[in-house]
Amino acid sequence: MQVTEENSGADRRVGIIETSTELFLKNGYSGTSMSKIAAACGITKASLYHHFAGKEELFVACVTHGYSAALVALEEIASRSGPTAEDKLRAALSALYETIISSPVGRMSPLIAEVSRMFPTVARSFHTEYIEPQQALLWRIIDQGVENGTFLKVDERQIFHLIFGPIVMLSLSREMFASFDDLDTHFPVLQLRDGHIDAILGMMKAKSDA
Amino acid sequence: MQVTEENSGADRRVGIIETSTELFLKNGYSGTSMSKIAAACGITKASLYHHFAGKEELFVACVTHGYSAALVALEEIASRSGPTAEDKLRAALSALYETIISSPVGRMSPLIAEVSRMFPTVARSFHTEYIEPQQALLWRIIDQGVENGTFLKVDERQIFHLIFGPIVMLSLSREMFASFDDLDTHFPVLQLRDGHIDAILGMMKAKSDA
DNA sequence: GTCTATACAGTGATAGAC
DNA sequence: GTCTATCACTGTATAGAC
Repeated sequence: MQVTEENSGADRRVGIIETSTELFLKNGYSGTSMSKIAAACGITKASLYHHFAGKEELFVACVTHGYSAALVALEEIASRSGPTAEDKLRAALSALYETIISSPVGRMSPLIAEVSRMFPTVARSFHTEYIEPQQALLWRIIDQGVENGTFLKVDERQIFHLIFGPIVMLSLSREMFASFDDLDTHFPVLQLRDGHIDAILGMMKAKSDA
Repeated sequence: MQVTEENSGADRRVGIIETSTELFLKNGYSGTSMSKIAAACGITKASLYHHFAGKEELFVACVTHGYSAALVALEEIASRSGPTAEDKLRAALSALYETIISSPVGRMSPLIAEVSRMFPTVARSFHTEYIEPQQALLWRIIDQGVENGTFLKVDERQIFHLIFGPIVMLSLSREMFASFDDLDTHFPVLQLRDGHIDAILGMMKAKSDA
């Protein structure tokens, strides 16, 4: 980050969080040492430990830092009063792709998986503070459509399985095969996204034929 | 593994691979040191390095070791001549769930993601030696159904996005939230699997309504 | 709040005797 | 093939001066 302006207190914390988020994304959790983080921030390790009690706490701060933006975006969509339930669901799914593929939180998902195995605390907080609220917001939109008669009645866990699965895998794939030079050929975001959204909506509106 | 019988040469290698696979699954890649592996195998580090040139090579051996069983299972299904394309696809998808959720290879997917970021070589070999053959086999089944007239014509990448997404995410979720005591409530394999398979087949057989 | 200096456990990996 | 012993290094984390 490099200290170029007068930034003190909380600003410094945010700076550290953003810098270390980049490093975590680039080199993984274990691949990112406190020394490297300190160096990238232009301070020493000791100073870094003054701001964060340890590596685990710093990582949690990085993840948490990204929650809010993603959740408020979804919240905003869920609260719109103009559009139909279908349009809102489409917008919500697009937002999920945007979040998981492009934002730091989303791109960190493979990392969060890695760290969650080591620290169950991280797993629990990630689930209750991010996944559950996110699914609750999405469910509000779906449920509204169901009561509307727009959507078929569906099982909650089942539909989330089908919605989040492809999104998460795409994010995971793009991270793990980031070294491929034909990455976008193998994993074209927009194309896969649009097909997925159409499939989901096709399913939710389909007349039962079984 | 502990040496209880006369096992020499290649047997010893396999023993090490199986032991270290367990450790990798339990503690992650960075969380598993060569010392711990050696100790668990009842040998010293130096002996371990006699069998494997390094940690990375050992890990690749673990992953590769699991390929074959999974691929031959799928190969067997694709080559059946009796059942309809639909039944074969159902069997193949069930097998994929079985592989990814229960077998070491599948359960290692979060790990493979972690290691692939660090070693592009691993990413490349995993893709060409496992993912591509697997998708080719699955495509053979689908394509047969399409020529049959059983299935609609679908885009290859698109359908793989919808098929593998939920499976991979389920595997990832179950690993990262393994510490939850209500794991099976949140992520019930059989139920999610059956719903997913029905959804895929419903989609592939659906009359176009768009 | 930041620094210098350091403690100290653990890492992957190797040399050379048996 | 396995051992003992050791390498050079990095990891997280802390003490205490400024």
